[in-house]
Amino acid sequence: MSATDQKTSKATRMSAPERREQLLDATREIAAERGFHEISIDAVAKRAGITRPVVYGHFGDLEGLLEALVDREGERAVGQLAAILPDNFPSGDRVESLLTALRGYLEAVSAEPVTWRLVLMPSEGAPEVLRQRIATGRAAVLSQLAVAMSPGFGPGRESPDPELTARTVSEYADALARLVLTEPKTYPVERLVDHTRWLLDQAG
Amino acid sequence: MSATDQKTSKATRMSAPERREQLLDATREIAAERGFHEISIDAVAKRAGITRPVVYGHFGDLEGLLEALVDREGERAVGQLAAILPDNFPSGDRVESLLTALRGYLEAVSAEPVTWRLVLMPSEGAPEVLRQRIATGRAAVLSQLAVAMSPGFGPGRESPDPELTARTVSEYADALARLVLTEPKTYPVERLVDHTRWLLDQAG
DNA sequence: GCTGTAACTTACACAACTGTAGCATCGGAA
DNA sequence: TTCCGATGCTACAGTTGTGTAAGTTACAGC
Repeated sequence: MSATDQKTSKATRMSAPERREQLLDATREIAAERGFHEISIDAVAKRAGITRPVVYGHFGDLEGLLEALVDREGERAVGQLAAILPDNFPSGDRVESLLTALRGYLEAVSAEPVTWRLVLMPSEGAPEVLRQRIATGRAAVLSQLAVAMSPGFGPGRESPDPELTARTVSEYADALARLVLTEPKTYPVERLVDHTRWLLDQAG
Repeated sequence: MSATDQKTSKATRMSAPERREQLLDATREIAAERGFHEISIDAVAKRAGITRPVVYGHFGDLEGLLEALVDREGERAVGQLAAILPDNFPSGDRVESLLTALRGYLEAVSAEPVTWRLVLMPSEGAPEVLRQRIATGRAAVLSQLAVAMSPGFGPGRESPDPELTARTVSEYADALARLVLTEPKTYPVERLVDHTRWLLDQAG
């Protein structure tokens, strides 16, 4: 057992839903601390302080476990995004609307780093299920962004390639989000927002 | 043996340097096709059509193998970059200099996708050695970029946060490079360069 | 043609993880 | 109080990968 394994001292008996949540928490923690490729039925069971058959009972196999995790975390992430993004664009000052959306995004990431790490830094160890879900979510955001971006920098200054513009903007936001995840001290949200404001001012 | 394993029909005897190169090639192919986390002494040996002790003889263990791979590929990548980036900035038109550097980068990535995939999409399965090397290389590029970017968009329009600007530019270039890797048909180099030119024109 | 060395193989011991079968026990409801 | 179903455990068999020791084979140089 490695030093990072934590284990409740006594195997407390739980109801099925409780145990399920606890196991998903344990799985998420392992993914956050050591990466997806370190998730195993064995590691999850040890971390939760129970034995493997319990995990098999709840999720069938590793794929089932990962799928359940992706479901739960995906729902959380999408929920946060939905509360932030919709219809922030049309109202009032264009630049400030964009910045507000960006700030909302970065603050969501900052508030739930573990959840968002799964989305923003899934990498190769991740299950196929996660990749697909992320791809779907990203496509939705992109199509929305493409519409929002279509006015470009004003009349006569529309982007000649709106699709790529949307993609670029999305990548930019994700890059900032990754900075929030990896170096929050160096790059607090306000610093990133301020810099983006300057960037937009240069073009506006 | 999985369907993707290829194996030379007869175990041809090779000189040590030849075998070494062949094993590194096999390792690189596995990383490219299935990801770093799928690399194992066993898989490499099978792919090369020989037995495991041969691999152990050359590289000691998995870490040694990965280190050797990172050495070889890293050297290739750095070599390509060095031939492209240095002192492209000061000469002539600012925007065109930047675009030339970007085009060089994207074409290098396009020409050696497997090598660059290791650098641009290393993700979590990757060995610590790779991460460190990438971090070092990136820091070098960043410091160079920070200097090059310091004039910003001209007198009186310097970036208030040059470090973050450099970082942003670097992330932008890497994002485009990833597009070249993942969707080369949709995003040919010229399309990306053209869009960047438009972006810079908006600000310039 | 011999021979010695480098290249390669077979074979074994070991470790981590998967998945399942059967048994033990807790705790709420009759 | 008793019972029974849900909860959890022990134990076992199988798989895949690691790492090494000892033996075999090809072939370059004499």
